[in-house]
Amino acid sequence: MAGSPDMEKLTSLCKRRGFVFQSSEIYGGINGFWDYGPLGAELKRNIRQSWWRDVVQRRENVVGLDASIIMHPRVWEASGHLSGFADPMVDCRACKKRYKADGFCEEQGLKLIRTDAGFQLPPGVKCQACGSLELTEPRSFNLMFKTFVGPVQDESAVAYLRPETAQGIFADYANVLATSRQKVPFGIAQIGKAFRNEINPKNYTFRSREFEQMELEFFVKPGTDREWHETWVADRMAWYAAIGLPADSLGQDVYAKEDLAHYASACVDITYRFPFGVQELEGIAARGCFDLSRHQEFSGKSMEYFDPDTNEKYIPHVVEPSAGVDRIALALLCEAYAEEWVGKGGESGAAEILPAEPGKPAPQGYEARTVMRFHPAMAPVKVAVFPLVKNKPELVAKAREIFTGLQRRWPCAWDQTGAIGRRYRRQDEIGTPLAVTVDFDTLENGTVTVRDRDTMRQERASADTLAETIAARIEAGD
RNA sequence: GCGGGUGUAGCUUAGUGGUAAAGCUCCAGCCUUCCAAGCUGGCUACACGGGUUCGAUCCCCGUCACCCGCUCCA
Repeated sequence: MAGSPDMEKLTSLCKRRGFVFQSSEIYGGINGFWDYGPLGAELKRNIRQSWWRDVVQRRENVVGLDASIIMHPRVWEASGHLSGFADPMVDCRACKKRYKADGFCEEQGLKLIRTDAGFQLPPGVKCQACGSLELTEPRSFNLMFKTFVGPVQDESAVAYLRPETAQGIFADYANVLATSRQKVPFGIAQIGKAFRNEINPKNYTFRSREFEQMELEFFVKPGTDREWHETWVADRMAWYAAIGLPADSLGQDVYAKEDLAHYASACVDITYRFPFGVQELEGIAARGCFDLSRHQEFSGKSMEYFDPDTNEKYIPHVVEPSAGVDRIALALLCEAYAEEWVGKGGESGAAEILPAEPGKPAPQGYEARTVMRFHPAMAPVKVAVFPLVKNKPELVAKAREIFTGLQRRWPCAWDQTGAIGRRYRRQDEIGTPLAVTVDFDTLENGTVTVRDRDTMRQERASADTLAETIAARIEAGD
């Protein structure tokens, strides 16, 4: 397996080929926001589609939901985000350290003073690192984006952009239960945008202020939390393998008991070894009945479930696999990126391929190529179609015919520009797994060449059954 | 939010107090019977806003963005 790519090379390729652009770039950009270009949009679509198939479509006991981004503000009181997101912080002016104000005071045997206007430090607190008394006033960092519903911008109209999709699921839990003929255990899944006013967005698209989540709330009978949690960790790990993230680049970060939220019984982060460090792709938490209980308390509506098998009533417990689409997209981009040295002058498809050594030029007789080795299911473009040369109308016509046929089934690329080798390399750089070339033999015997991105080998296939040939190559295991 | 660095074409870089160069990419044409070939032509840039100056891409100030470190990350 290739080592971690240089992030600068990766971000440059993403820009150059249309995977990722900086948001509002023509105005100088805006910190923490990113756009996905034509190829990035396809990549994300593939991620979502694969997740939805794996988590919803193939399971009888999981159903989908598409809740609104802006919800009643009481939702965020119930969920704890309104208070929990507003931790007051203090900075030391002398040594620039930052602390959470309450814990900081407590550790010095003092108590943070709550006022009408906010918070005040008790006299005598000092910086734990340098001992300075030069501290800023406590400042709240509420990570929720605030907005106003309707034309009047006063306190009664305040609403928030959701900081997670999960609460939409909890808020609609009773509706879904009443309409979907589901019984515990069952799940509700949702994909959508979420917004967090991160203090410090960084690592390219990894920590953004607007991002997309794929969340499942899986409701289970109390007492079965643990086994379901284990099941979901295993299922989710299998999915990451299926979309092309190898086991040796993935990890699990199992939370120690004392690091768990008070209501949670287990939490595992699925991590990926990014070039900038091992970071979380997905968190899978067993959250007990915390969320539904809170919504029952705050809304006054019952969240109890009547179990017809045992004639019991209970508030279901929940296991929550929560994944970030953008983080997965970034992991796929990092994993796919490869630089290679390709032997020159080999007869078609016989070229020797070596992994490039970082920072070194290709040796004599070799030339460099950059290739995105996406899993075929994740590749933004599945097939490219070329006429061998463009100045022979009958080749172009035949290739066009094949292209428009394949387009009905897959995202395809057409390219008749320049030499054939250049066109292959172009497709390599965006990770297109297969390239079909129409040549003079096609006109004679109805066969085309099918060239493989990874091996650069080509074989001849019948144009009549081309779709089946391609399907067998790129949809295996789908 | 703090400290440091950076900002010239789609990308990578050069350069200058008198508005700018190259390679690659991209586009068009010619040519081309399978791996970034060749020829011709073309598009495109000094992050933004002020200031100093006869004149600023270059000097100064501010802003924005990106990178590194700190901090934060329910």
